[in-house]
This record gives sequence, structure tokens and C-alpha cells, in this order.
Amino acid sequence: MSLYERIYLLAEQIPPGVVTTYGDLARIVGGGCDARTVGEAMNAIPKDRAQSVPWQRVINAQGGISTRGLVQRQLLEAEGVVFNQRDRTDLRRFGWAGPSPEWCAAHGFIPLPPRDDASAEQLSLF
DNA sequence: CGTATGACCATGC
DNA sequence: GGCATGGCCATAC
Repeated sequence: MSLYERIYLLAEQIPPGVVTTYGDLARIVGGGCDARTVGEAMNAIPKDRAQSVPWQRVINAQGGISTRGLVQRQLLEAEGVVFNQRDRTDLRRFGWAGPSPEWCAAHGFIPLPPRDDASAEQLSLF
């Protein structure tokens, strides 16, 4: 299984109405995978996976959209994700906690460390 | 194999 | 908060 396929398998676990970041997916994949690589993978989703990979739920660490145009934002808003006046979403509210530890263990992924209140407090976007 | 490229990110003004 | 840098790493040529 190629690296990109692992990234797609992981991205398919993101439920509707939440978002995650390139960097978080990279950390869950592990093995030196980094945020740019996840971005590359999202840019290269094969046709047969286009319907199963929720690429729109992957955004940057600032809570913003990295793609051009309005498509991604509109898809997210249709799922209930709210953006503020500076085109950012609150990752504390809409950020995905990652797959369950059981799922990670079953597929060889690394669970995302829980975000503590201290690190989550720095952004009061709303 | 070296080089360039990019849906990125942490850091330091 | 914005902006510039350097680092990161898989692909494509």
C-alpha cells in the first residue's frame, strides 16, 4: 500500500461537519510524512477515490482554506462548518479528534494526542 | 541521481 | 496579527 493510499484511507475516516489539518493527518500517518505531502496527496486524488475521500475537510493549521475558489468553503458550510469574518474556522469547535485508538492500532496509524485546554485557549476567534 | 515544485508549518521578527 | 525564512518530504522530470 502506497503512502498516498494510506493518506486516503485515513482521510476517509473524517466524519461530516468537522475538519482537520494537513499537519494533523501527517502526524497520524507517521513515518516522516509531513503536511506538504498530505497536500500533494489531496491534489492527486485518483478518480475512483474522488467520491470517497472527503478532501474538503482537510484545511491548513490556521483554520483556513488553502485551495483556490469557493468550492471547498461551500462544501464545508453545507456540512455546518462556520467561518468567521477572516475566513477562518475554529479548530477547537470543528477540529477532528482523529480516529479511535482501536482503529489506529488496527491499521498502523498513530493516534492524535489530545489537545489540552492550555493550547486550545490561545485562539479566541469568536 | 540532482533539481524543482508544492492544497504546509513553526518560528522569529 | 501579518510577513519572511528555513525546513520538511514525496513526486515528476
